[in-house]
Amino acid sequence: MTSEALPTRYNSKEVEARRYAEWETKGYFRPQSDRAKAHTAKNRYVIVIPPPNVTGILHMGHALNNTIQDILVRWHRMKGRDTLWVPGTDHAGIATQNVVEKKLAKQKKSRHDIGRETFLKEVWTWKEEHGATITRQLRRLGASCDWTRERFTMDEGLSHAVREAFVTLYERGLIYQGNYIINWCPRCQTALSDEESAHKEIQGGLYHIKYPVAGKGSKAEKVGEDHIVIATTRPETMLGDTAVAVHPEDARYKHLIGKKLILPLMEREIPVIGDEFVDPEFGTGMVKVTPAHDPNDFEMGKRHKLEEINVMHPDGKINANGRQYEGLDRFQARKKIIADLEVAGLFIQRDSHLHAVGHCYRCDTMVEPYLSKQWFVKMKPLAEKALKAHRAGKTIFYPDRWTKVYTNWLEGIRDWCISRQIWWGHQIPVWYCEGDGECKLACKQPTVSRKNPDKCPHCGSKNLRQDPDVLDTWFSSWLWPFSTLGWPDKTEDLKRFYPTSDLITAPEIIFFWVARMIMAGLEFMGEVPFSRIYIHGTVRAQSGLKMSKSLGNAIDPLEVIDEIGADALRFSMIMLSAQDVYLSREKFEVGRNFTNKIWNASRFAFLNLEGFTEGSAQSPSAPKTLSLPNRWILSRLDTVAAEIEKQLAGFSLAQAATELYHFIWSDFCDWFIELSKPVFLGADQKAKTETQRVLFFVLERILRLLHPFSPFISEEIWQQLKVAAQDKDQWPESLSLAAWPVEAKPFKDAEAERSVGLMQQAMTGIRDLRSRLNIPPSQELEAVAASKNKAALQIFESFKMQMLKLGRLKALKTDTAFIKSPSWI
RNA sequence: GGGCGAUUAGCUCAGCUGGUUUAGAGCGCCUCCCUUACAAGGAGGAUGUCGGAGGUUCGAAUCCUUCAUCGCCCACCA
Repeated sequence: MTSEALPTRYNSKEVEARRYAEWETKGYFRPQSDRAKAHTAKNRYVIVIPPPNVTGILHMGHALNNTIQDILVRWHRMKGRDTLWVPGTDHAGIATQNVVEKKLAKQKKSRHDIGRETFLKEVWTWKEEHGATITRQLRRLGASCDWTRERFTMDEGLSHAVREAFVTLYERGLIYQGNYIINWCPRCQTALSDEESAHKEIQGGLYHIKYPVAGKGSKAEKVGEDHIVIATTRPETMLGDTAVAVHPEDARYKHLIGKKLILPLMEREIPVIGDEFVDPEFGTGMVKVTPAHDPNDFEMGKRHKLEEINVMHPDGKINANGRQYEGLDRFQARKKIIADLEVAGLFIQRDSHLHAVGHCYRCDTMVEPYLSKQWFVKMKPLAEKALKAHRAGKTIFYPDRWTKVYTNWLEGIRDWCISRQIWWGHQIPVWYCEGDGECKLACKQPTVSRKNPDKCPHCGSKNLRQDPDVLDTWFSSWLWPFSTLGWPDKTEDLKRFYPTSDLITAPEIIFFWVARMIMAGLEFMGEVPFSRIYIHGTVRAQSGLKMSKSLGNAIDPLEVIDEIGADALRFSMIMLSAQDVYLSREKFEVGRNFTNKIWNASRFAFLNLEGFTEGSAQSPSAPKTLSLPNRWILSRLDTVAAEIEKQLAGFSLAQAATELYHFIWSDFCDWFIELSKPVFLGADQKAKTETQRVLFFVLERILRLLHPFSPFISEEIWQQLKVAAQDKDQWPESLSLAAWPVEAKPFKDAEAERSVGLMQQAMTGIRDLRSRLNIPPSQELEAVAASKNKAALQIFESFKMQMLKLGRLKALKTDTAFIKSPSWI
């Protein structure tokens, strides 16, 4: 082999595209049991990818998440396990619909202009054209997914699974429809689950408003009250007030219970009610009750049988129930109402008030609590199974502190609103009979079916209307660990790969996704979908804010890959990933420099391996007979390999990467390669051959250890090394298929480690003195010896004595050049 | 209002279940160096009462208590 072919800088671009295509086309990422049918692997390792949105483009969060998964997957694959990483994408209901709607808006069209069917066609077209962006980018990262098993949450099989899940839950009495207050996004015009409504602290106002007391001769009047005062943060909802509540024990107000008030502006009579919910300490101790626009008021309304008056259109504008305010946007209405109250002398004051208000997690619009008919999943029974599984030790979080976050949520779980008033998604498999045959009563019961019914099962009418709503996106992703494997069909894959092994994800989707997957797994498969959940850090910009395109603080991983390569990006990320990752461009220098270091260490190896034909992936026989540096590096290699193995097993990837980094940079490059130079320059052919053999072997092992972290460069160098191997016939086709190098009996050479440690100390001491005495390095040892510097000589003498003790120095020499010569080695 | 995390060199961070760490790395800084790989490199150096205060222990950056500052998550007090 020759070194001339290798430039001094690693060209990631050229290497990466070529290597990935080869891995994929040769099927290395398919499970071992697929590649060699006869061979049934005993152990499995299965991960399902957290499916990125089809609309997504790779961001640093993806880069971190998928690098971690890829490291684990590649590591287990090298360990010989039947390894599968299932990739795919999520149809991302609202997000995708928004993208296509925006596109339509450019043509001055809305989805309503073109109708549901045409709109859906548009979305599918968009998906065909752009949906592969993110998966292409995952390939550039090096993600070793089995692309032959790629799934999409709207593809046929998964739609089948969604139907099955919905109908099964319905049959089990766990799905119901009802009129409830839900989180409504007036911009997206759809219901949102509690998790999709993100609370934000808002500096709002607390408005104090007088409500006149009705009727003459009332008790209230006798004590001199002609009005009461309520406090509210949302005055516009007063249009729908149907009561005012006080605490039943509140001495100030309890005499008012049962009296009537006049709702200002609307001029309606409303009662004063007593309800324990009211906190006498807050505001004035009197609360306006608006059952149609506040979840608490809704509950109170139920308790007191109050009327529910909806005063808003779905877009947040006041409807006819708001009479003179009809047509005004909710915030305009607020202003107008306050102004009108002021004129009427009923407005007292506005206090500044900090409170948390829900915002749509897609478009950040302020969420409106809104009364509407929606579908829900009863979560308590599902959560109980998950909690039971947790108590049985079946779900383990890494790091452990997430366990409590998870169980707390399960313990306080609320029903899940699963219907969405959008078009893109799984349409709810419920049909209503619109026939007017003889079974009108029975037909009120909707038909819930796995297959599209062609007629009403009760009256036979063909006039059926499917529920127009679609399901929450997460209703398909919570089935992901088994729907991707073929469920509800009893497929071979499902049998082979469920339950999966680990789940790797970010903290922000523990509720959205992780908890729900566990519940679904238990409910539909009777088994947790994975046993270990690794929650990694969040990627943030240097400022501490979340990295996002809209904030303009995002670093595009693709740009980084173009510049320095996927390996460098991956390695940098992983080294930083011990906790939340705060990124800036400079942080990628570690990986870039490291990649280049490996490249050049290999150049050195190839240069000195020229003409050497005895290279082998087999460890040298009788290692104890080798020279000290050779013994030392072999010993270090096994120690480090075992350490990395241990760290990977416990998800300490940053630790593992750091370990490897230091082994390669300090031990291998700074010391081993440096110590080998005098050997290669010397005349001792035997010593030269021995060191060549060790250099070859150690480099080969390093590449294997490196492969999960930096797959491209390791494969590239390894393939070149393979050409020179005497036993190349026994080498696998690709490093992807090579065995993970942890020896059953690690080579541990305490003597070599000790003496090289001493030598390192001594040399460092000598160099330090040389530096202080301003002696040129070419004469450092001679000069130190000649300088008669007491300290220098002391270090030097102690080093020689140690060497003598170890029997490694043949004789004491008066000159100091021996360190540079191979004689001591 | 609850919960969690962070606080270590000028900057960004490691330091996993208390003792080979006399506290480490990368970047930055200073000195010297193109030596059979690598200047995106090598050799050496300076800089830290490990947020404050208590406590447990033979021994604490590491465990406990408390305070301070920052950050995150959860939460229907209008």
